[in-house]
Amino acid sequence: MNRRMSPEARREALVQAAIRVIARGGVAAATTRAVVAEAKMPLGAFHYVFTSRDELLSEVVHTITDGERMAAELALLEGAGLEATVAAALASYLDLLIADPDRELALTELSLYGLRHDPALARRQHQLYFLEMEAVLRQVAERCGIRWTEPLPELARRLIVVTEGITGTWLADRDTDAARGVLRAVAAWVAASAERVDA
Amino acid sequence: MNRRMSPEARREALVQAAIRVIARGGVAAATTRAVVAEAKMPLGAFHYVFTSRDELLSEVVHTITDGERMAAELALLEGAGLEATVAAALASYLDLLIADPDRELALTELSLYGLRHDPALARRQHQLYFLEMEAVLRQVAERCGIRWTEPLPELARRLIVVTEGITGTWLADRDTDAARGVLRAVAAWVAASAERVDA
DNA sequence: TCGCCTTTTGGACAGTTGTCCAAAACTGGC
DNA sequence: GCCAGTTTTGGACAACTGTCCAAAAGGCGA
Repeated sequence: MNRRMSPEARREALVQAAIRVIARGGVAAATTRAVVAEAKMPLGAFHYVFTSRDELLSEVVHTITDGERMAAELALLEGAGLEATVAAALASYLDLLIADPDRELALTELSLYGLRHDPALARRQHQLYFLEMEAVLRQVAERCGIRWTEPLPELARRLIVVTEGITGTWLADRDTDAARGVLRAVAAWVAASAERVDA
Repeated sequence: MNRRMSPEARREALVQAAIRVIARGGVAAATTRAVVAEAKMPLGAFHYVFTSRDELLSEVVHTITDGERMAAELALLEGAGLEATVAAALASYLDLLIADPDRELALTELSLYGLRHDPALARRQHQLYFLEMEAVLRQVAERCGIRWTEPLPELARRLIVVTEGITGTWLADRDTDAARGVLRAVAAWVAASAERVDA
């Protein structure tokens, strides 16, 4: 449409439009026509910018699994105890999930799409979550003055597993109270794998 | 095809064919033509037996979430301790997952499909998992001579959450050792919510 | 064997999809 | 204002989809 829009800006606009379309109606709904309509671009703009629909979807997958998701979604409280800090971080993730379920549903669908389309890439992107979670755990330890008594990768994996599980379960039954209950129990569980470190 | 096949048998055959097709290529691949080809039936047989593709997919969703999945996948060992019993049950589920990942991937996809197509039904079907898990936990308690010290629904939910999480994580990274590690830790966690009951 | 009724079939149809590309719109230099 | 070169567009195309239905095949009593 707008002639002054740079090619990169157009790619980005289409990717964002695709994410909105997918959130609304699933990956299947993200047809070339639906996406350009959402982005208010002419049909021709699609293959002017992307060589194929698959390329767009790959870029979408890449965009939403980009580096800082986990860290952004797990907000850390200032100056609370260990268990409260972990619980608050998980709660902040749950709040995000509740605030925009369609987005997280789209994310899950896209993750499955990636798993089918390019398993190697999906695996690589998935590794990022573990690294991010480890970083968060390191931050938590520092802030709360504790040391983890179990290998960080194992703790991180447990939290990733639980996060994925809570997401899937809540998306299915929308039982927020129950989700918060699980979340509190998990926080206590994780907090048990730490010991105070003397300053 | 075979004239002697009863209508119900034909429905069932198409449903099973659809599950295989979906496991192989996702829900999108389950076109009417692909399904009848997999079932070695003529195209016309499809709408002779189902009124629409959606009806088939609904039946598929209903079939795979049918009543005894959880119980069947969580095998209980005879005569082991509590933690070992829980660990073994989770391990038996993991073994099934590893043995047929495509099937479980298809199941996840179908669950998402159901969530979009008919959220109310999906929620109802999801409830079954909790009930089944509670039943399994009751069985475990009886066999191991213990009493759960936390509400059964909460324990069941934690296990469902973890099961879903382990499934999603393993499907993404195929790290079996790590999955077993999580599983052991979860078994210990759950086992901590029990007390011996004197006979 | 014939005729009649039910079951079964695959060709046809309208709609949608991803993709291409000839033409239109636009740009900047003269 | 005009032209050569570039960017942008939306109509066209072939492939595929779900669905329908007229015709073919099959069964069965006579």
